[in-house]
Order: sequence, then structure tokens, then C-alpha cells
Amino acid sequence: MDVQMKRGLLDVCVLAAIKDEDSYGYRIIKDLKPCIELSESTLYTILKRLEAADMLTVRSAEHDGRLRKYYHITPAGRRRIEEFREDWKEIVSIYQFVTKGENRYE
Amino acid sequence: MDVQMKRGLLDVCVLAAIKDEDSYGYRIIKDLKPCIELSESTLYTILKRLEAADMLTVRSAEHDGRLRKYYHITPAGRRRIEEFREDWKEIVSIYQFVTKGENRYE
DNA sequence: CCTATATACTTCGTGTTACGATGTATATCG
DNA sequence: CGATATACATCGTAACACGAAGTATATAGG
Repeated sequence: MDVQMKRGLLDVCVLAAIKDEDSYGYRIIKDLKPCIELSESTLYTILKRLEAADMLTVRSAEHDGRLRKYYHITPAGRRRIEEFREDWKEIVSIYQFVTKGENRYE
Repeated sequence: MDVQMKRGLLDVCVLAAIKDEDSYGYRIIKDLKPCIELSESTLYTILKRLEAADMLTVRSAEHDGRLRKYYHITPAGRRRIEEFREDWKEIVSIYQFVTKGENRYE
């Protein structure tokens, strides 16, 4: 997957990873691994950004003597996912434009 | 459409716009308008980038006293489109991950 | 006991890139 | 004759993914 392609997808993937249950950095990376890969530096940058945009809230908790920061999605975060769902129609039409006339019978 | 989302799509849209017939800057923008919008500064940057990557070749021609630069797709450019077709499977699975469990009966 | 590995978060620097602003130049239409 | 369309070019900026490197604790293996 192209780095540039990821730019439109990562934010929303992170939000999706916490939308059903609060989660923390290390686990988010593992949960997303089968779907999309991202490094720690990338993730923590995204989490900060999403927090600044009020799309998630943070809560610190101790676990086995180690710090864990749990992230919780906000209504704005859910709206961001909704926006992606709306963008999806455009994305599909772009896909069709790009691939039209090729390998019709694949 | 989100600016970040476009980053993965614009290159391939430009290539798709010239894949059946050589075209030039101004026309590419017009042809892509119903599909995806991009400014002139963005397009010319992309064209330079794709040329540097050997994904297209350029040929200058005079038209009504004005210069026109016609862009022609190369095999590498077509391969780029193919790559996008392959990425598409991943993109769809990301979409499914992000939206799973939401509006199932829409 | 000591070392490697897994867990967990943080900061810094860099390269890529979309885009607005601005500029140049010609043709056409009212 | 001025506005609008055509056509391409350059510059600066801000967003962002990522590698590298760092800090710190727990656990498993030898």
C-alpha cells in the first residue's frame, strides 16, 4: 500500500479501532495490523491530532506497573467515520474511472 | 473529498486521463473535474513528478499560436494503474473494517 | 542473574505532496 | 478595448507518514 494512499485512510482506521471499545496505542497497532500497518511514531502523531480535533479523549491508567493511555471516541470522531462513508461513493467512482475499459472480463 | 484522501488518488487519476489518448494540462483538469478536482499548480506538479518517474512522456506542440504540452502514458504509467487495481482490494477491506457494524440495513 | 524480547509511550528530523497565490502570454468575444 | 478562456510555470506553506532513537518496565530463557 502506497504511503500517499494511506494518508486518507489512517485517521479513520484509528478511529474505527476504538469505536466499539476504548483502546491504547500498542494494541491499536496490533489490531490494525491485518488491515493496515502503521508505525508507533505514526500512530502517536495521529492520536495527538485526533485529540486536538476533539475526535477522541484520553485517560491514563496503570496496568502492570506500566502506563497506559486509553483512547475513547467522541461524537465528532464518529462523524468523521460517517464522512468517510460519504467520501466512499466518490472513491468508488474514481476507481471506476481509473480502471474503466481494462480487464473487463477478469 | 479530503485533501489527504486525494494524495493517493491524484497521480493515478492523471494517468487514467491520458491512458486512452494523449492530452494536455488544461484539458486534463477539465476531464477530471466530474471525477476529482485539482488546481493547475497541483496538476503541473504531478505531471513533472510522473515524467521524472518515467510514467509519461511529453511532447510540445503549437495550437492556435499557443504552446501545448501533450502527455503520453508509458508502460510504467500503465503499471502504476495496475498497482492501484491491486491496492484496491486492500482499500475495500479497510472500508469494510471501518464501517463494519454500522448501518447494516441501510 | 543476566539478557533478550515484549510492552508502552515520546520526540525529532526529513521527504513528499496538495494547494493558494502570483505571474506570463495569447486568442476570442462582446 | 477590456473581459474571459486558454495554457503553462514557480514559490512558499502546511500537513503528514515514517524511520531513528530514546525512556522505562515486565517476563521468559539460558
